Parts: sequence; C-alpha cells; structure tokens
Amino acid sequence: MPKEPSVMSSPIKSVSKALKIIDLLADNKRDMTLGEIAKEMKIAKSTAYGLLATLRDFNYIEQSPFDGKYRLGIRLFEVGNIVANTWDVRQVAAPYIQSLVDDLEETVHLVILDKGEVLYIDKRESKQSFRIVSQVGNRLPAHCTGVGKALLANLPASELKRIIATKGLNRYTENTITDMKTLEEELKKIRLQGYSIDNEEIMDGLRCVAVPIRDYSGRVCSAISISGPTARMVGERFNTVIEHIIKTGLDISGSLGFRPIVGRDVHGGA
Amino acid sequence: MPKEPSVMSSPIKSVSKALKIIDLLADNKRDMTLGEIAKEMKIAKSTAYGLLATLRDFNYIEQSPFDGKYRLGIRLFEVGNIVANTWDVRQVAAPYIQSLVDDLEETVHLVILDKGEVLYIDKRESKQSFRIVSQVGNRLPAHCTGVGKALLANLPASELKRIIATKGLNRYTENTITDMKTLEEELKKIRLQGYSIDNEEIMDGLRCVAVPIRDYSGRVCSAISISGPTARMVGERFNTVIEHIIKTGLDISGSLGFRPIVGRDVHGGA
DNA sequence: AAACGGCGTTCGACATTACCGAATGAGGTC
DNA sequence: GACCTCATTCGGTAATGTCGAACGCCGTTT
Repeated sequence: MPKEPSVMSSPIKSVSKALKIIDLLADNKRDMTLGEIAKEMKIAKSTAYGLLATLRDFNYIEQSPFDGKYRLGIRLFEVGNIVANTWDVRQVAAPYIQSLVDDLEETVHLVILDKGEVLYIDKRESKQSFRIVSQVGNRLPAHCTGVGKALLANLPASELKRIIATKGLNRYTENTITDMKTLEEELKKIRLQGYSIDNEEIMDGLRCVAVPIRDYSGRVCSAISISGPTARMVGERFNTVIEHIIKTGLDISGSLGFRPIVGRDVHGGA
Repeated sequence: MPKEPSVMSSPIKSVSKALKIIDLLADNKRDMTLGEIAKEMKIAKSTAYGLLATLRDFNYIEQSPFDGKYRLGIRLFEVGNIVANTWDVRQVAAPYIQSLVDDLEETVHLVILDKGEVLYIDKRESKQSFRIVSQVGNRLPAHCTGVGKALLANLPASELKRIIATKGLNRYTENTITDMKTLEEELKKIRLQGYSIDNEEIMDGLRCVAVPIRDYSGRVCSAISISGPTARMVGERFNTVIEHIIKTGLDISGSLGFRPIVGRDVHGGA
C-alpha cells in the first residue's frame, strides 16, 4: 500500500518539462513552432529541441514535414484507447446507449466522476442533434450537469463538501444552482427519485435527464444522460425519456453485475 | 523546414525512461508493482519511483489506493481524444458509418495508414457481429486487410516498396498474399475497380470490402471497410454491400471537399 | 541582389541533477 | 515472532541536461 507521498519527493525536471510540452500542445490544439514552445515554456530553444526530439522518437509528438511545426503524435491516441478500453463500463454500455439513441433520437452521454469533475468517456449523437457543449475526453463541472448531480448525489457528504470547496459553484445560466443548501436539497431529491434533471443549468435551451450506473459491488461508477433542446424535452415525451433512461440505467448496472437487494443499503453493500 | 535529424541528436534519457514506462504499462495492459517496473526497465527501484512520481503528478500514471500498483492514467485518455478530434475525417465520417451499419447490419471500420500499417481510428459494430480482431487504436498489417490494400493501392510505387521491404508479407491464412508480384497485380486491379476485397486473408471466415477516402486535395487520407462472416458476404447481398460502400466512400470524400474532375489526375489535382 | 529576420538544428562547457545503493517502515505470510 | 516484499526516503557522486552561441536554410525586405 502506498504511503502518503510526503509532499514532493523529487519530480524529475526533464520529465516534467516534456509532459508540460504535451500539455501545452494539448491546450493550444494547434501546431506550434520550436520557438513558440521554448518561449511559452521559458526554456532555451536547444533544451526544447532535445525534449521534442525525444518525444518524437516515441511518437508522442510529430513534426510536420512541410513547415516543421510540432503537434501531438499518434502514439497518444493509441495509448489513450488502451486506457479507454480498460473501463469495461464503456464496452458494456455501448449497445444500450445505441438503443437509447435509436429509440429517442437524442444525444446520449456516458461519463465518470474524476477529481470532482464530470469526464465524458463516450457519446452517441442523434442525427437531429444541435451543437452540444461536450466531446469525449472533455470535462464539465458536476454541479450544473445532469450526470454530475447524479454522481454527486451518491457521494459521501465529506467528499461532496471537499469537491465543492475546491471547485466552487460557478454560475452558467439563470438556473444554475449556486448555493450549497439548494444543492444539498436537490441531491436529496435525486437520491429519492433515482434520476436527475438538468433544466438549462449549464446552457440555455439544453435539458438533460441522467441516471447513475452501479457496478457489481453496488458502487456508482458512472452515469448516463440524454440531452436535447428544451422544446423536445417536455410533456408526455419528457416522461417517456425519463422512463427509458431509468430502465437503461438499471439494465447497464445489471450487465455490470449489480443485483439490487432489498435492504442492501442498510447492510452497506458488496 | 526540418532537416533530416542527423542520426540521433541527444535523446534525453530520463524522458526516454519515463515514456518507456508508459509503453511498458500499455503493452502489459495490467497494473504493475514498482518492483516489476524497475526490473523490466533494468533500473533501480528508486529511479523508477522518481519517474513514476513525476508521471503521477501529471496524471499520466495512477496508483491503486488499495495495493499501490501502478497503471496508465486518465490524462492519457484525455490527450488521446484531443488527437483523435484533430482528424476531421473522423467527425465527418461518423454519420455515414452509422448509416452503413444501420442499412447492412455489419461492422464498419475507419482507418488510416501510419508507418506502413493500418491504424483503426473508428469503428461501429452491428448487433449481430461475431468477434472481430480489431479495436480502435489497434494496428494490423496492410497487405492482408481490405482497407490496407485500398490504401496501398494509392501509394507511389517507391513508398509501397519501402513499406513491404520493412514489414514483409507475413502469412496469416491460406489466402494471404505473400509475394510482391501477386500483390502488385492485386493493387492494380483495386485501382481499376475502385474497391478492394479481403477474402479471408487475415482471418478464416472473415470477408471485407473497403474503399479509399479522399480529402479536398484528392489525396487518399483514410479508408473504410465492411467486415462480416463469409457466409453473409456472398451472392446478391455481397453485391449490395459493395454498392453501398462505394457510394458511402464517395459521399464521405465529397463531405471532405473532394470534387472529382475528369482529367484531374493529369493536371495534378488540388 | 544583398541584407535581414526567423526557422530548425548542432555543438561545447559548465553546473545542475538524475541516478544508484542502502536504509526505513509498514503489511502480509509462514 | 521471524521473514518476506512492498513502496518510499536519503545522501553522495558521476553523469547529463541545460544554456548560449553559431550554423545553414528559407522568404521577405531593402
């Protein structure tokens, strides 16, 4: 078992710099010249060159044969997919997500909670979808998304406090929940009804319904949501959407080995 | 413009080691202890510890809170997706691929050629699909896959020679093409008919049809294929499959801005 | 046409720092 | 309770990552 890594043993500087270069290219999302990189990193050009040459040898970075600019390499895609494929919830959920999209013609997302934020790990778009804010691999705050609230609702109170203390409750729209008391009531309601609703809390005109997914041990490991323009997420159709996603959530949890038992929460699960 | 990087400028050793650790964890596809990693890398445990601590700080590596073992981190998934989203062929092709799967109920792949191999960058499975060898992010040889041959067929002869010289023509099944002369004839035929067939050349019982995708400049940038058990890929249905994929290939190329012009190859395209 | 600026790349010298081996303490197992 | 093995820490030393300067190349400016 790992000790608490005291404070900071000895981060190897050259490795840190190399990883920072990757982060830099990932953030800017465009090709950069050696000079730009060196300047942004505040290191000598020759130093940056050595780092880039090494990263290039491993295909973590590639260089345009035309203008010599540097960009992220193909190996990152490969390794990223290896990571993605270790989450079996992704494999298991895929066909269910497809069915949801087929049935309801709205966009469906699969997410996990990582470091207090919602991380999108899969998505399937409907043909009639308008532009949605999310993309696989992206992050969004938890307190103002349907999936985020579904995940927060199943966290120990201490963990919830810690996350909100770190991340805050930023406002995105009129409807965003920005105080802790309201959020706690909302999460209680979500626990009772088993699903959560994002009513234009992160983006005007966007409504979502989300449910948590549980693994074999009963732990909430992820969540799915259906997102659509508010115009299509009302009335009888909205009820249909809610029914569908609740059923799908239970199906996926079941596929992961979750067996709901009356009173399991009393005994603490697993 | 980049010079030919002489032979080996100065690979920064600590960075190389760090990246090798990632490769190691990616290859083994399982959690590893610090000791295992140090032994495999032939470095002192304390050295491996420093490298791992640095990688962990950047979330390229994470450590199990239970047994202290190390595994690939979430940041690799994030960065990998950034890379994936820079290939616009992926975005553009997605709905067309979905339509193909809906219409034909077979598995569809999207691939690019990288370093002489076929790299799978997207896939959509049909419900009735049996176990296919591919996974997004994986590589397969070019000479024995439908997509591979479609891509090879559109390469300059020198490039083709170089690839085969490096990679060879390994046999996987009875039908695998293993000599250069036969391959060249096959590629010529593919150029003429505009599509390629993999007739159980990499896996017994698996048949594929593939077509190249061209971007706005006329360059072949990727390929798509339909794969299915030979039993379902025969007779009239097989003809339907071929018609469908040819049309889809042209549609995707068109979406990327490709405008076929009579005699464009004479004038050099663009 | 000649001078300039910016590009990626190379080189040598210095001093930082990454490396190793040994030691520690915690968790299991016999 | 002795004996593993694990992750983690520490200090000395030699290796090496870093910098600045210089090179050759290209496109634009003068």
